[in-house]
Amino acid sequence: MFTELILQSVAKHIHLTEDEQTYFVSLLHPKTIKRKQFILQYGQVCKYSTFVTSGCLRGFSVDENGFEHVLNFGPKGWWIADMYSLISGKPGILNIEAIENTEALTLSKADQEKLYIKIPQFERFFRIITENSLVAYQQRLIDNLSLTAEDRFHNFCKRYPSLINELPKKQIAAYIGVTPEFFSRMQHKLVKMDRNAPIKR
Amino acid sequence: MFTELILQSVAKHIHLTEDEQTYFVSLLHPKTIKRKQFILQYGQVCKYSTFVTSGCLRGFSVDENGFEHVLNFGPKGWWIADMYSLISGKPGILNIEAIENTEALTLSKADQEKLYIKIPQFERFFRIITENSLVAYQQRLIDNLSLTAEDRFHNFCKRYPSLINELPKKQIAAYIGVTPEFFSRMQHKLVKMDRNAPIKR
DNA sequence: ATCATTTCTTATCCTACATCAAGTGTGATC
DNA sequence: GATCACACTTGATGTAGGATAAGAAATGAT
Repeated sequence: MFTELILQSVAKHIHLTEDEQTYFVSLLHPKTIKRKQFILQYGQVCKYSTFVTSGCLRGFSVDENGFEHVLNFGPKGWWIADMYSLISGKPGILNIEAIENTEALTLSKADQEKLYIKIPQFERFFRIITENSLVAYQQRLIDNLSLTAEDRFHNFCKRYPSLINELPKKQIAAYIGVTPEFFSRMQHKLVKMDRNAPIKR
Repeated sequence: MFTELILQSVAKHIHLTEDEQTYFVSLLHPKTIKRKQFILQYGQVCKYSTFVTSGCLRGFSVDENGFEHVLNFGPKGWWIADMYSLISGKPGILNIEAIENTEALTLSKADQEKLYIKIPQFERFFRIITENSLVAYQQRLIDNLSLTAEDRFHNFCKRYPSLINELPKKQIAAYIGVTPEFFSRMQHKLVKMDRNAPIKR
């Protein structure tokens, strides 16, 4: 069943009755997103959170010079949204796009508020999710402030081992924070040093 | 009264009865922190959140080369903690130090859990606080990926106008993500360009 | 007041990364 | 199966910001 994964993920943090589960599921809307399709674009108001059940999304911003910077990937089992826009109700700056064909469940902001009222435990659930996410961003910020591109790449490999061979390299570069050109050179160097290089292809 | 500020801040997001307020306040412990004193150091487990009622704290990490990187400042009215350590219960990597003599209220993790049970609305309160914090880190990450040091400094000036003339410049540099030397050069340049330079002294 | 410590500045040289430019695959589309 | 669009590579050159060093100014301790 397509809600199995999300119920499992919820069950890790809070315990729901059958009825509560049914109510929760009733608020979710399945969504099919084709590769390269956007579910959110710069300037739009983000009206829902998205839980990925298969495939992968990416959230990124585009700077003044047209360069993309990847904020997060949303592989299977992850939530993704433009949090700034979602909580403020103002137009956001993020784009969210499918990297591959993706199946997801969406939960609108309005329904999320209803959920908080009807099943207050969800306040806890989303608090915990948000806390974990916060810690990840803090760590990434520290990494960006203190590590070289090479070390950041190693961290990326550790943190998202499943993504390394799925993702176009330029997306990894945009996550690490280097140009595709430099990323290419860096890999060349790593391959020379170590024949068990992380990326094949 | 020294709990006035924190109750105001709570009241912005949830509504408490008199009794609830009393219970909440009973869990808070006043703490006086002298300038340069640490309330948390690398390798320790963070056991409480700290709400600053006056003065200012800073959270920073120290990298392999001994350089400090400021993750956040905790001026009056802000919460600060090593979230990673606090939620995982594992030794953390952050240091938290008073930049000036500071008065604060602490809430232990154990008491925070009690609070969640006794007044579930606090799940909501901390969810919202955490969400806002998450958005700030996201934005800062984007800034670090897409802006020059100069632009990041401008953002810092906008976001923390009150801190600019309070803080040692090297701390601002460690927040922006540049060396004190480069920060100094940058300012020199800005002063030349604009006689209304943000920092005096 | 004086000495010590730390912060801030300035100058010179250096490097990790960007930019620009010109390629080579490789898969989609007609 | 030719063309187009992209992802990726490689090389030459440029630059934002780092490293090192050394002095000036501010702060703090005695």
